[in-house]
Amino acid sequence: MSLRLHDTLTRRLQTVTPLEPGHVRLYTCGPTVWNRAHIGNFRTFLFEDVLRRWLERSFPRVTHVMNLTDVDDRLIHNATEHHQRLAEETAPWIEGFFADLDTLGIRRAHHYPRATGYIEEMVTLIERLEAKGVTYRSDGGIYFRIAGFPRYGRLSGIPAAGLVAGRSGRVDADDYTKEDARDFALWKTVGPDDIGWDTRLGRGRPGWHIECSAMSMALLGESLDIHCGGVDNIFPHHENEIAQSEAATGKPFVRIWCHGEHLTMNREKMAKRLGNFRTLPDLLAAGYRPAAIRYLLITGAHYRRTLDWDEAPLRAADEAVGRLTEFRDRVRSLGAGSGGEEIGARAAAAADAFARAMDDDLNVPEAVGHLFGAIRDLNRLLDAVTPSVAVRQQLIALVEEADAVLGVLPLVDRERAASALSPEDEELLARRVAVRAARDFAESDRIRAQLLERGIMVEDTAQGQRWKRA
RNA sequence: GGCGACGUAGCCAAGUGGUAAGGCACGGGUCUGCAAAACCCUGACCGUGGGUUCGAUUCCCACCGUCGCCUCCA
Repeated sequence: MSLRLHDTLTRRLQTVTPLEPGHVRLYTCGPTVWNRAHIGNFRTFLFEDVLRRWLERSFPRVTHVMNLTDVDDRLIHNATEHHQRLAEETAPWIEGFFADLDTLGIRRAHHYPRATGYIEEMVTLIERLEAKGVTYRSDGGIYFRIAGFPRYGRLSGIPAAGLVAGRSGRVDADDYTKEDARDFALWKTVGPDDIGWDTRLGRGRPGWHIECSAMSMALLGESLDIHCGGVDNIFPHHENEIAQSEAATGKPFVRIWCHGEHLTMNREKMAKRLGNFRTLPDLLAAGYRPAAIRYLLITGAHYRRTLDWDEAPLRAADEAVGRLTEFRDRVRSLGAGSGGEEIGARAAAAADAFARAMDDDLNVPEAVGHLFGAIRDLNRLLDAVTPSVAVRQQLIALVEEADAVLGVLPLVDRERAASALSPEDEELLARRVAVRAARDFAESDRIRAQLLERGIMVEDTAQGQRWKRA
């Protein structure tokens, strides 16, 4: 089996074969730290987390880089407004971003380069481009000349003729002087009192696109294996990255481009400007569980399909996580029996099907379909047979392999660990055990209702009473 | 206007040229003192109209509907 991913550039599935055998170099576009990221942003970061996890299962080594854009117009505006330095303006948002990553169980990238830490690399890259003659200077700064890069537009498929400036209504009125509407800024000149850097290019600050080229080259080399982002980055961001990177190096910049579709709300793209967004702290305050949020964002739809954020699917996700958790717990608590080879075979088949779906362009919805189909069968089989320890190990392996990608069980366990019982709860649970021993079911039910009001759900099993958070 | 995507049961959602995975919800059962968990049973002919084909939900065309990108938004 081998992993195939949909490549935006060629519009077909490409087998992942790292440039350096056994070592995948992955670059994913990170957030602009001017605000709290919303869950639409995290849908993309979660898709990338799933990709990262599956790559690590498939290859000996993965190096993952995610940039933090800590300089842009909004940030400069806000910092100026707040009379702060840029670093002071971005610090709380960076902190919030990492907190949210942890809440969602997103594995840390190996490097989180910040644009402001790579000014020298950007300057050097711009100088290389100037030497190649694909730039020009105007009063506003230094621009990349699209006309100097014939392959421009291949990634987005937007024909040059179709690029009508202002069609989207998003061109700034005070845009800098450019020869062609499609040209983009590499370096923007700023005044002596504005936030900026004094460099060989003069006082100024970098354009947006150049940071990703400079930082990915610095950390991953001039050609890298996989570059990801949201679909809204295809044009112009990634198109421009290709142009400036390849114009400078003469080498292919990226082998496979992967883009995650949007999360929508009320069927429209979740966006700060539209006001239809949710942040993780909002959702946690409303009582939603990180595991359910992660599960929905990952499995709710294939990563190249839009997913609409809604309450009902979120509740469904929470239930599905519960089902998976119940199964995991059941398997763990299985005693040592004998035989049950068909159980082991069923589990192995499911693990196999799961892996095949993942290899097929990360088809997570299909993969979990195989997982849950197996869980039903296995629950039934386990009602009749307590299998051998070896078979139990296969069941555990199925859950672990699936959750190595889904990553929800650690979130469930974290929540459990954090929600220790209060002394009052302990007391009620103990009393319930006692009255049940005396077969006083009326009192037992009364205590159960009381506990439920306190958010604790008790259930009686053959092994005795157990509880969980409602 | 240009480029592109999507429209599958109440909701979410995979998928295939030969009569549709999975999750949630609903209803009926088994088990249980009751409940929970688990299991069993029950539901769609895949937006509309054409075409290609022995056969299409899956390929092609048109239409309707929804959405995304078209300069700094994941």
